[in-house]
Amino acid sequence: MASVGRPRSDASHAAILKATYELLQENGLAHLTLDKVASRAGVSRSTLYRWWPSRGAIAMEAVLDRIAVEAPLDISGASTLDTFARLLRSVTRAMRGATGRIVAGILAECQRDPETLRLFQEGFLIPRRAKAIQLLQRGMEEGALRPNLDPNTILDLTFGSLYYRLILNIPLEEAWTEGIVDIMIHGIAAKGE
Amino acid sequence: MASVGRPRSDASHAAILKATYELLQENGLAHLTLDKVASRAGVSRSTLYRWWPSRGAIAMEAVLDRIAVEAPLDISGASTLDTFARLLRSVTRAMRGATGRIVAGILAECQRDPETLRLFQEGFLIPRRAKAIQLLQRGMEEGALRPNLDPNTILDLTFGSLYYRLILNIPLEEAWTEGIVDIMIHGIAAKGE
Amino acid sequence: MASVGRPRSDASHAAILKATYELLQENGLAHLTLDKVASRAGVSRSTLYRWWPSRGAIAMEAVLDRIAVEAPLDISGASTLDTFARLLRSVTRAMRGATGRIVAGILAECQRDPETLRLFQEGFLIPRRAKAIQLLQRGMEEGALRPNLDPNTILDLTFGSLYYRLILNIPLEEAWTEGIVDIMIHGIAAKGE
Amino acid sequence: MASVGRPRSDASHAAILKATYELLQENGLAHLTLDKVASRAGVSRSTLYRWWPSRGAIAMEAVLDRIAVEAPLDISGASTLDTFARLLRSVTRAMRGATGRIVAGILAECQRDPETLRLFQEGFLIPRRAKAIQLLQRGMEEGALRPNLDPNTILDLTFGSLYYRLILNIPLEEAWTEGIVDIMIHGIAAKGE
DNA sequence: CGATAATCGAGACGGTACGTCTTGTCTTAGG
DNA sequence: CCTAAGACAAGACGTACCGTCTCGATTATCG
Repeated sequence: MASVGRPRSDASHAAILKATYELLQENGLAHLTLDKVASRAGVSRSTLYRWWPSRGAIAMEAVLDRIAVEAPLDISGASTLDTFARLLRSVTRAMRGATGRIVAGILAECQRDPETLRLFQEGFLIPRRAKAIQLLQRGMEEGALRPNLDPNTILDLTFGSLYYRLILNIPLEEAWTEGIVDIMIHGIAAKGE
Repeated sequence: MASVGRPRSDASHAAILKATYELLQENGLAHLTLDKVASRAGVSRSTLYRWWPSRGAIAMEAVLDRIAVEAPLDISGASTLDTFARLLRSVTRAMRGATGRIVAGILAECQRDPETLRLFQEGFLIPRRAKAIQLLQRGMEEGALRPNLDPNTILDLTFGSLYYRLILNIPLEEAWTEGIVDIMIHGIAAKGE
Repeated sequence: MASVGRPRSDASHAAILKATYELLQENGLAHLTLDKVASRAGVSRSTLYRWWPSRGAIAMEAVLDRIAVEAPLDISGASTLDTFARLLRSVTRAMRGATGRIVAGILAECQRDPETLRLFQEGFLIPRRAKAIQLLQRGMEEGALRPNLDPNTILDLTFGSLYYRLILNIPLEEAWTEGIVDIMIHGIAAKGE
Repeated sequence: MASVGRPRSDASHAAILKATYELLQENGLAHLTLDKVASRAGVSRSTLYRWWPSRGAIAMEAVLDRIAVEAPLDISGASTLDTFARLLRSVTRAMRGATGRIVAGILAECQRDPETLRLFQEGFLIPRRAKAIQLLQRGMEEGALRPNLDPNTILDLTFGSLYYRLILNIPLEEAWTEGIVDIMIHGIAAKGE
């Protein structure tokens, strides 16, 4: 695999992602323009269009790895239910503040651009859900969860409620999180527990 | 308070709402432009701006009452849990198809325009949630539901998961709805039930 | 003829033509951009595109009436040949300096945009040639010119040579003009004269 | 003086000139882009920029020798006036069709790029005019032409009118050529002839 | 009945962002 | 040293909407 031609500028690439992330924090994805990204990054607009097909795509790249770090999905732990509760609390905590607003912006962008939706699904939701599903599956096998539950449904409920509040700009208070945990645990735990 | 001057044209008003609703069905709110609304309604753009402050506002007026009719919240019924399940099934059913896409578009618009968010909250979410909360409260008083639950949290979970799938453009299949109902019932029902 | 809608802004219109003319004098049509016209005129770019289909069109409007004033075609006079010579001298004189460079720029633009060519023909060349043809026709009827000459050919020769030097950026010296006049008079005058 | 390094590729050079000429015939110089030349010639753009300073320069090299062949200036002949007339007819004939359009494009390009103007003057106009001037000078010495005429003025008239029609995209009809010849002969021939 | 006043349509206006195109320069790897 | 490949900054293009504005015409109430 011979690499021909002038190589991609790492400096420009990094500057673009940095500028994008800053602008996302300041104004949200809805008010992000490629013009502003380019000028803040000190980069020409054509460089943006060369590497990303859309506003959503560039925002995604600027954001996804940071979110993955800020809101890690740790599924290790003895008790499935405890682990799930811990996971839920940690994600909720991470989504307070700027990160949550950015994610809400991405969800909105998904409505106007199917490509952004695809990128968000493949680059964020699916891999993260896969890990959580693994945890829930284990819980069902161990008997901690009621059998015959669809893990996807469980995740729709928990993360759906989270995103719901993000989109409606309702704070994710501590107490609320505990309420979610409580109901979900009751909803999915095996009878005996 | 005598009203002087030419009165507002009902014909124009109706034509605008009709055109808006059609365009929403065709392209979604994300691609709705006031230009197109005006030209389809046979109305000047200034008339739009005279009566509505934003694209979101006009879409809301064109849509809310229709949705309220299509997805009625009937909280009458003997059993709180059964009524809640029925309610959830009926709303989910209503959100399949064009209506769901329109609602998803409104949620997206809420991200870029706080005014639209306010209108959606006040004109749609709050009154409907009030009815549902009434039902849940009744259930708690009657002992059908576990006490000390926050009805808002229950609604966040159920409707959050619904909107989550709407936004991600995932079909609201019958089986999925039953899964939601099942988990929620387990999650909120009193122990003995 | 009812005029509906907001009327065109005379101030903007005038500012555009003024800015265009200035920029033409400074840089020539080849380096005229609508961006610069708009910003110098304090006008939005959309206003330009609303009224003119191309760079050539706007330049034409900014320039034609001025040129018509600077290089008037006066065909009144007793002797056809004297009048023709006077006319040639006056046009040549007018084409020295900025005006000539502008006309040369228009001729160049005609190569890349047929619409500009059409506008230049209809708005400048044809009406002016019509007047000159009238003079020449009169001369032929009076016997001052050889009969059976095509006036168009005469004009191609005289003005062609003028534009030729404009395009090649060769100064239109006084002596050169007299040479043209001399040859043309010999070329078209009736034998007896 | 040893030449070190990889020698210039003749194949690339030829391919560039060929591609340029084809593109000139197809779209004219006004719409020629170095991108298209490079891609059609199977050559990198940097190769173009290494060897030619501008679009005009490359077009000139691709075109001039072909035109010189197509429109030869044959000044041999007994009668100066007959030779001049023949020369005029042959050049006019050569300028019909694609070649004429290409020349018109070059003239336009001269407006935006002084370097192209210089190249066209030195590589085309001056040498060709030199030959024609030689003919005319001979004619004056032999008494066939009126003395004290500036040969340059004669050429400005004849070729000016030709280029004028090229630029304005007016066909060079046979009859028109004869009209030019007729007037010019009358304009420059010595009295007795 | 006529004055007043708000509405309506039409459409121009200054802006802003878009996505594309071309230019001339540059930076690699390889011949 | 040349070449192909292709990234880069710059900047103009023409289009689409936005929200505001200026009109003439219409349609009501009020003096």
